[in-house]
Amino acid sequence: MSPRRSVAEALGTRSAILERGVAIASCEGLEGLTIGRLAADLGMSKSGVLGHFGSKEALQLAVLDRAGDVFRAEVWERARPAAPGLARLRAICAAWISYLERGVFPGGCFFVAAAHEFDGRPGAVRDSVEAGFETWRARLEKEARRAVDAGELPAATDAGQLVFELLGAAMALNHALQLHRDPLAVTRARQAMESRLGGVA
Amino acid sequence: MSPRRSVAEALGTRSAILERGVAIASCEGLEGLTIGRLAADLGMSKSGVLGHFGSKEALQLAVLDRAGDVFRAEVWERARPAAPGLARLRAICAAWISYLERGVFPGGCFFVAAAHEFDGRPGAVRDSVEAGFETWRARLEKEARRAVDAGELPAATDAGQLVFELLGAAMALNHALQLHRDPLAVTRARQAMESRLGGVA
DNA sequence: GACTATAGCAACCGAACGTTCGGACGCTAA
DNA sequence: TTAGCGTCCGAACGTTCGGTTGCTATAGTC
Repeated sequence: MSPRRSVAEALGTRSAILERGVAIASCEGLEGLTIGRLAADLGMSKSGVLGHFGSKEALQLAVLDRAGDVFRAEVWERARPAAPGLARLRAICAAWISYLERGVFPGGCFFVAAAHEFDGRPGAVRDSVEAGFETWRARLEKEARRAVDAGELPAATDAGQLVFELLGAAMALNHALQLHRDPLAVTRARQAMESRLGGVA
Repeated sequence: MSPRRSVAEALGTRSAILERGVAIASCEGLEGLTIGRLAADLGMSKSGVLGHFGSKEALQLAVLDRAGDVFRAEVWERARPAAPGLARLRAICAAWISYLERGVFPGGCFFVAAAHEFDGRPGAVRDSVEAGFETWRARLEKEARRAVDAGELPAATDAGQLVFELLGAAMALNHALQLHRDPLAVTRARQAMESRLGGVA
């Protein structure tokens, strides 16, 4: 009944919390995401927010999950219509760059930030971040191997090495956009990826 | 006189604070670097620590400065004896990889971590991190241009693009070492850099 | 209409945070 | 001897943190 419920009624309270949580955490980090801030932003009490998750760590994991959904939809799902192999690999890179360029997460790539924040702190959050990255890496490598097997990339191509370099380009792009606000880096990243995916002459 | 002064007497208290501060911040982040924690580690009082800097932000800037000294000594100074141009660029890359591989900072590259922590928060710390990165980038680019001018790299080489890709490789290495503890990444990074610096055939 | 489960709020807890303050100590110069 | 200075301590400040407790209001079920 109360008018402040509009967001909750449309999305569900839990979903609204996660949505806002992702936005905050992408700027302030998963540790900088505080329950009080979240509650204030949503016009709720702290216990009202925490009641949906039980603990801050559970909230962080849920936010991480939600961010994973966003990344998957923005990068992976956009590229899925492309044919497996090189075409899809190219589509992934294009969607990846676009995802960073558009600033889908206001604070840059959520997972790179989370990785740097938690790589030195053992725990469930760290494990989840690492697993997410490994899944993404494996997905890319599988697609790269398909391209090699199909003869779309030189037979001597090391798929793991290729993915390593693509990840490097993406991270350098994220860094340049977030720290230096340098839009030129988009071209640089595109060129770096394209020269790796040039395919057979 | 008092026995607990041994560290302070050898290095100076301020220097001891910064040394410990760099170690803590490299793992916990510059915001996670707490005055209380620092004081406890050094067997000092919080006010005794803070008295040397005045505020937490000033402490963070001093720690950042100190970390810059370390990076400069570990990477730049090690490569300086090499001849300007391609030789020095190669020496820089080797020292850079070694710096990451040896874990000079226990939490990985201090500046990459600081960049991700502060890129969304305006302030003196962010400005300092950005300036540090820009100095490093410019230094690399200057060396790359020298190599091109000397004919050690193809004349068509885009120095800015080259540096972008070197930075990407270093960031991917840092990420792989810290999040995945994957020592294989050292070879990957070396290969990525080397294939960029192969020089003229 | 009574019963139960859920969602949310207000108030509160102990701990840790950055910061401030008055003062104690050891040194050096007058 | 005295004055002053830099260094550091201990105590306290107000704030914010994650989390707990007891309550109310609503919705759904019998």
